[in-house]
Amino acid sequence: MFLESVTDKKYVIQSVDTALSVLLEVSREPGQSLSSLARNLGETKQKTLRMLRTMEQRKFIQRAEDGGYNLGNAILVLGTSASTQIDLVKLASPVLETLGQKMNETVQIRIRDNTEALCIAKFEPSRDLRVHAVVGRRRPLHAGSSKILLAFLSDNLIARILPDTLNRITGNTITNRSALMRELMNIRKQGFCISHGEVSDQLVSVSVPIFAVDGSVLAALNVAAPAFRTQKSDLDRFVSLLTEAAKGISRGLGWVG
Amino acid sequence: MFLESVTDKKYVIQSVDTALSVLLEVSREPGQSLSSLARNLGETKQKTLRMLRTMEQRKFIQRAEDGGYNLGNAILVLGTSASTQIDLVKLASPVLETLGQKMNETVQIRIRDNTEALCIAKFEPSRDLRVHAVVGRRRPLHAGSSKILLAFLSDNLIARILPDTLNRITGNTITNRSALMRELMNIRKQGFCISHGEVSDQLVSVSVPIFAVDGSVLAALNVAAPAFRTQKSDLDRFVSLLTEAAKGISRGLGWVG
DNA sequence: TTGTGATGTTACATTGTGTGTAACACTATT
DNA sequence: AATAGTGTTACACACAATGTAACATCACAA
Repeated sequence: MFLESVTDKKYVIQSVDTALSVLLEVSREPGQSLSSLARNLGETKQKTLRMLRTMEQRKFIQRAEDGGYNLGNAILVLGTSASTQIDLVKLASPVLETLGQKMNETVQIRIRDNTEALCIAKFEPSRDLRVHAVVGRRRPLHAGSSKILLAFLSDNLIARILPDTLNRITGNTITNRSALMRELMNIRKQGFCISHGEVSDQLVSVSVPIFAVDGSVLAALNVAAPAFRTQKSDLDRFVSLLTEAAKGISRGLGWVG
Repeated sequence: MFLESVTDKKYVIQSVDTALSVLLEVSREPGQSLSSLARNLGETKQKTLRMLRTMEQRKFIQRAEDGGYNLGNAILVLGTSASTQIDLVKLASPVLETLGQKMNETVQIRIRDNTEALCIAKFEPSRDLRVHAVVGRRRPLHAGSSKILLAFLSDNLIARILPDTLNRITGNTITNRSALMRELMNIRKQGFCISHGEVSDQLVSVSVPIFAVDGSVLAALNVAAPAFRTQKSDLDRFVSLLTEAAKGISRGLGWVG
């Protein structure tokens, strides 16, 4: 009801909905007490308790020795099951691995989740100094390599997605709306996006689009690395490696380039 | 109410409970239609639909192009979150990896979930012919390397856990109750379990216990390999490698050997 | 000591939400 | 045409989920 589809609100069943909220809150900050959870959720303790009990019995939640609530084994199982069900992750996982080892830097796949970029898969190299990535982390769309997720959308949609003011994250973040639109056009033209310290000062990042069957951009494949050890030649290499890999994934999803 | 704790039934909230069932059913067999899900769950279509809609809106469920229901991105996020929250998995993941690479065979961690063994983490080597492992898969406790999960329990508890008849899976499965009890005592004495084709004809498997703070067996660490390429000397090596690794994990969990 | 303010837990009446029954529109069979 | 599948919607009733309230602990401080 905001952007795109979103199924009918009237079909939402409240208790289930709050149960999901509890699950997400436990995920966000594990080990919380009942009271803490209830407070953070704005729910009563009693309601929260019953949710937790229900899910504890099904192993979706498990308690630590200190009584704190954590996610349970069932979630573990669901999680691995999900990664084999979601076509994108299933297809991309092996690619991500070989790609990451070739570049020896952190690689991520991000999708656009409404007005934010969401990391759904990652690879981190084994070297000591590396960019840290977290599956589930959200980032604004207007900064860094996430811009690639905007670049191929209609101006109309972009306008609705972008917040009124573009938050400055580092000195290099683009906060001017028309400057951003110009940059997006540039990205669309060249087919990739290179960001120099737009999100974190010392990092550079390269991203390329992954296409769906219909030619729309489904996700972004990107590499992030410390600036000091990344030369122009590395960036060029990253661009071509990423582009190749992304094409492979896109084709696997039915895209015909 | 059956074995061990299990929190009070009266605190279970029905709609949430069935929602969780839906989630598990989707996980078990992805891509199902509404009708199919409802049928398998023994619920009405209408009820099932509302559950799905609620969870779809929160991205716990997502639909494929053909309308089939799959697990959604939120589950992906929860899943990776869970694996960093559950101490055992968190501790074991890196160990599993190095261990697996050393042995170049499939390694798993299993816990006892009521009357079954449940795989909660795995490593598969990159060689072509390898044992396939699935996180979330359940196996009977009386066959193969899962026996290690029984070996350290009280006779009393074992008796309650074991089914009335021990199913034969292969020709080597122990189906005689007293023979099994003797074997368990043997395992407890030597501290590891070697299984020759008790679950799959051509496979051998070695398992060792992971101990909790209180000295009880929390989980099993095991390796499975094709029999034809596994010599006696390999088995010996596996035993010592696994034992070392398991000790490391156990210590990490507060156990003092 | 006693008090205050946290916890987690239980009980119970009320209401509103989740539920089942029923009916609808489609499509693909026969 | 007719049947048997889909997925979806509408609605009234019953009961499940909820909020209010009370209780048992515990910790810290007065």
